[in-house]
Amino acid sequence: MTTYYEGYSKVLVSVDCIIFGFDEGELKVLIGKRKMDPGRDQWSLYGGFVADNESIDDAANRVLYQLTGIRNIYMRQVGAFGNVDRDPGERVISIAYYALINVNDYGSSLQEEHGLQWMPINGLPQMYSDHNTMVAKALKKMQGKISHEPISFNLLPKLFTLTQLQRLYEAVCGEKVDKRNFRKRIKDMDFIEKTELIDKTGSKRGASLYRFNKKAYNEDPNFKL
Amino acid sequence: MTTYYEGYSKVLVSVDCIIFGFDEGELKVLIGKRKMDPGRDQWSLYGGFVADNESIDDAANRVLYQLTGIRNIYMRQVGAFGNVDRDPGERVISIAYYALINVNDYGSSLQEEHGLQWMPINGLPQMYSDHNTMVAKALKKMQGKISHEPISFNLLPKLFTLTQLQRLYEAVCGEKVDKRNFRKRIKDMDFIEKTELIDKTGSKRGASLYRFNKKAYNEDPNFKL
DNA sequence: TCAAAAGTGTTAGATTTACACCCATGA
DNA sequence: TCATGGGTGTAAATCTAACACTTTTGA
Repeated sequence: MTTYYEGYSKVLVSVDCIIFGFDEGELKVLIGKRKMDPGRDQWSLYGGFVADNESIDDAANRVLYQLTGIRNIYMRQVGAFGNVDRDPGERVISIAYYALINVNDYGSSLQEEHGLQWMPINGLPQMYSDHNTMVAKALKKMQGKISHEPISFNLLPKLFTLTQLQRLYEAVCGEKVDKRNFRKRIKDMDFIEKTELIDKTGSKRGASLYRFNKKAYNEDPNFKL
Repeated sequence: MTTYYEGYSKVLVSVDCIIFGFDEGELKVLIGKRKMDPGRDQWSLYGGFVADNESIDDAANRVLYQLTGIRNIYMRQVGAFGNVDRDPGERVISIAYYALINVNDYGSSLQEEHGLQWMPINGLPQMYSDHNTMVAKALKKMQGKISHEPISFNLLPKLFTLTQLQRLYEAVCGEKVDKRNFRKRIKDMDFIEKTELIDKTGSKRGASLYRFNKKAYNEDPNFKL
């Protein structure tokens, strides 16, 4: 095997995952205390090094699977972070990904096994390295997307009420929206289907449960990319 | 010196620059024929490996300076590209950046020295590795930005006519816009200042030259980030 | 004198925002 | 019976989009 790029130095590359969840009306991030030196016991995102035989997307998916036991998680790249001294141990260039999961899909056993906690995005502790910056950028990216693409559904159960959907939207964007206007907008989206089912847990009267129809979305001419 | 992360493999990291210019009413990209193996003589973006002592942003700036002789170029990260086999030589993870320059600021001597050419974005040849994908993503990012932030000015001379500005906007977004509506929008932006100067090169009658006032922009409450 | 680009307002339609009350139910 | 969240419509304001003619001047 020929070596083409001799003389150039190689560097450790990692992925760090910002895992968003929606719980108790708040947008939360899954973080834990770092279990290795340097920075042991500091709050940190969950991450891992990119192996020889995997793409960076694969690495992010692997890390997410290790952590959650879930495959096919909605996941997008945030960007690369490459300051020379960003990691106090050794030089590491890290590529951040954000992922959206439904907190109910995520077993507490895995959570405990990894010593992870859901922390409200407003009220994150100071974290290891540049992880706070990563979260901030991830949130911005996600905010930019949520109004254009139906990604909310990844954070909710398959069936959800309009109030839940609204609370989620408010939590992500950080601002209240008008109930009637919000529901009007949703009604125009044919891929959000009302079911016959009623959720009685959130109110005495009960609220209709809705569902996201992916097929209808993909066929909706108003929402082609 | 302690080594913290033993056992993890390191990888070559490069930056690749998508250099946008606006010329003859078209959005163009600066590309050249690759001068090393593998892929010698294939069309390619200009790039370079990230050195030990420089951040990835520094690396991108260095590459841009080598190439153009210009410092403080407007530059934004596009993202990391990390498929295992993306580079036929060896594994290389690459971070793409796009940059906006005014073609007149860019001396033809440097262009010739590096054997580079401005190529219209519609009509790029097949390029080395995943460089076409990089360009496509860069364009998308830039399109998303141009309506929200005044980045056009980086592609134009200090003084420009409204027609030039409109042509640029059209070239970036890939669609025609109405002249009167466009000028109305511009008039509402107080940081785009009309000067007393007239450009006579573009028309017999002459067109007023405008200028971007960065200070006014930063102080404009409607455009604070 | 004419070709070529500069410059300029109005109107209809669409979209967005603001806003308040009745309903159904379990406790 | 009352407290709680679910559900609904309208009108004003704003924004967007469509549209055509006059001006200036160098060739």
